[in-house]
Amino acid sequence: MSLKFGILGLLKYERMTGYDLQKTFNSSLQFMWNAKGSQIYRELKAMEQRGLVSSSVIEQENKFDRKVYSLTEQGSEEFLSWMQKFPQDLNAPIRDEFSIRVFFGEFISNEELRFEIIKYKKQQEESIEELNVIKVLAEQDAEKNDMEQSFFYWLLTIKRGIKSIQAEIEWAEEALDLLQHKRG
Amino acid sequence: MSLKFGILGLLKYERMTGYDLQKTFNSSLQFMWNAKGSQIYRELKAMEQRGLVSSSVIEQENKFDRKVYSLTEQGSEEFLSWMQKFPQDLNAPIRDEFSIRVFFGEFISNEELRFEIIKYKKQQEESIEELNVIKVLAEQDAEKNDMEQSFFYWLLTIKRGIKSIQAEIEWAEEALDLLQHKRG
DNA sequence: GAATTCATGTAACTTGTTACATGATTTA
DNA sequence: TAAATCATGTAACAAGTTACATGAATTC
Repeated sequence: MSLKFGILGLLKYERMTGYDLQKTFNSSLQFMWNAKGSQIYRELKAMEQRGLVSSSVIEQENKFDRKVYSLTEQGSEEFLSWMQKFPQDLNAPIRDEFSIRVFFGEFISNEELRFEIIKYKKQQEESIEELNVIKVLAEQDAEKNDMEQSFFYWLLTIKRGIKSIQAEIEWAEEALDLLQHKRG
Repeated sequence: MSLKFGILGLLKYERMTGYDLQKTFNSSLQFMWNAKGSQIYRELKAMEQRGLVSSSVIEQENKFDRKVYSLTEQGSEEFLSWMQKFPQDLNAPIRDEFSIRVFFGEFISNEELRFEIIKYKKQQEESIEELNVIKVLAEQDAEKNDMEQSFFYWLLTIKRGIKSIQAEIEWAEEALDLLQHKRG
């Protein structure tokens, strides 16, 4: 897919600036999708030309202008029809650098590999903590707003994230154990 | 990273044609890295220009020629130095379409979402079976050749693949349960 | 006063996909 | 003899990254 549908979906909740989208992708959605500003603004521009979104400049007191994007009817339709058509092959295209490096593990020393896996494991543990922060954020949002619906689905994806990271941690432990007792 | 290092690493084991690389990426390595022929041949061309690989045409009886690539000294060095430098951030750049779709789950019906998650779960189950086939393949290779070393690391990555897919299946079950008892 | 965040972009480049083209060899 | 696999590419496009540029507002 492309960033496009992520943007379309977020704008379905509320109008936002490019910067807001950027913040959303790189904080609360960071564990499933991220994007650089340069890509977001470029995409937004293309989407506006195609009539999927429209922008209006909002003047603010003591602050400078914000270019706020909202969904057009057409954009909303395109998003909804995309949601109706889940792709046949749902497997994320895997392009997993860490796996490739482990696969070529014989070209570095046992100690070096173990060091890298330990580092990896620590990072995964940090990721789980970050995800828990996001989880709290989601729960707070749910209390404040009338967003119980989105909250539920957001939580589903957070749970998925946590489960998959836990699997990584378990694997790392097993791998470290195997490497430690390996000889040759 | 780029395809480049995957190619470099495979050529470190043995000389291969573009087609061989394609087969390897899309069978035994398919769960961690894949690539289309068009990309592989393009990459190979660029790598040859940069002196990382060299090609020679091998004539065969009753078959047409094969353009076989092998690592140059320079290519080998570049690969080894890449192996020495694991990136700081080892998290794969997540761009997870399935999660995004679940996240926007409120825009389709409960039944539709459940249907998609069931489909997803089945696919993951098939993936595990495929991975088990690859596992058997790896074990056979290890017996035939003197490749115990690569076999060990290959198996490490296969185990990682299986663990992570199992986590997906568990999540799917939990999600289905939550969706079934959800109301609103 | 310095650093960070807010805010919006452009340009060049890299990586990956899709569609197309060609043609021999092997297998069902 | 039809389909699949072997084998090698080109061209155009889509998606993502890096580097750069600008400057106001806010926080330390």
